[in-house]
Amino acid sequence: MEELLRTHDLRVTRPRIAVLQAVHSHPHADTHSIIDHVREELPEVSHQAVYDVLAALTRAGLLRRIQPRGSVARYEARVGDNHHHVVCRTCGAVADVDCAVGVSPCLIASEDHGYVIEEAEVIYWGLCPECLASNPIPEHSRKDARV
Amino acid sequence: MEELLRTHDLRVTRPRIAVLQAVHSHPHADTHSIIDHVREELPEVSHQAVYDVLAALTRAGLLRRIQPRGSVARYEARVGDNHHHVVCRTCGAVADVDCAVGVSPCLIASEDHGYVIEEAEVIYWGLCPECLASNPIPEHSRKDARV
DNA sequence: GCCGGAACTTGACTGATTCAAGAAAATAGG
DNA sequence: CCTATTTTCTTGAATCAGTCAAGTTCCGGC
Repeated sequence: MEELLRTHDLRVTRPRIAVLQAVHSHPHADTHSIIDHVREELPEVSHQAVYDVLAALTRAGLLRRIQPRGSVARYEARVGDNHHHVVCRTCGAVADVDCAVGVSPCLIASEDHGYVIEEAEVIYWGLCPECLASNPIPEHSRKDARV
Repeated sequence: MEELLRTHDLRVTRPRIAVLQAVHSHPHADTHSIIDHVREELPEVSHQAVYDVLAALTRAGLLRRIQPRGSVARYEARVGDNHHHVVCRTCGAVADVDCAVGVSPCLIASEDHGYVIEEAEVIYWGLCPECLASNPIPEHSRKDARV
């Protein structure tokens, strides 16, 4: 982790190392969980420090911030491969989905309205295997799912 | 608008009509703008009423809620055609992009982890023509854009 | 080892959204 | 048309992720 920070011209501090480790070992964790995990290692870190670190590491390209609608911010350490996500409508679980194309933007917009498009972000919405098993949702009630 | 509400088994009220009109004439408006527009017509509506109405109409499928990361909730009246959005990284402007395929999910995830996928939501990130013209951003500073 | 600036701590604050209780108004039935 | 029933709206407070600001600590170059 230290190496990783140095190669990106970032100062090496305990909070940064702990945050990096937390995100690496808990992909898609939200900020609160990250704070909790970091505190297992470093009980005294302030939430503000974690917010700052997450912002700095995201800016440096070491982390990626994702935020499906209805969810708080989540972070992952898998960056640069332009992958996407599946999100469970019921429990909010997130899983990675590889991008078939690989390079950004991986999709071509049919009509770009003059926008210069750099990236296509894809979120698949559905049900995770657990929720499907525990609660076979009838067709008609799907719209009631939290959005 | 009244007709639209009745056919969806929704009670017809002034706030609902006003909200529907506001969203129809201002696609992609955020909740605050919608409240303002509604109050031009109905000066006394409470913000809570607008929140309730937006939620009810969204649940009924008359409106669609979108929320690109870093943005507050926005609503649009164009529903059911599975279209997507381009968002400007600089000013947050949103424009519609037709879906080339048309039916949900319009993309097939390469590996679904056992998820049942109902919908693919695509957000294209880039620069709108206005921001591009007023601020030709050099390649290296792109990452600093608000995310 | 010392200095300067980046990073962290503390504590207050913001702003979108939600909750809760009661008042008002919309449909169904008479 | 009139009342009952239920939904919707008003009012006002609360929540909670995230941000701001001032001061202290610590990293890394000299």
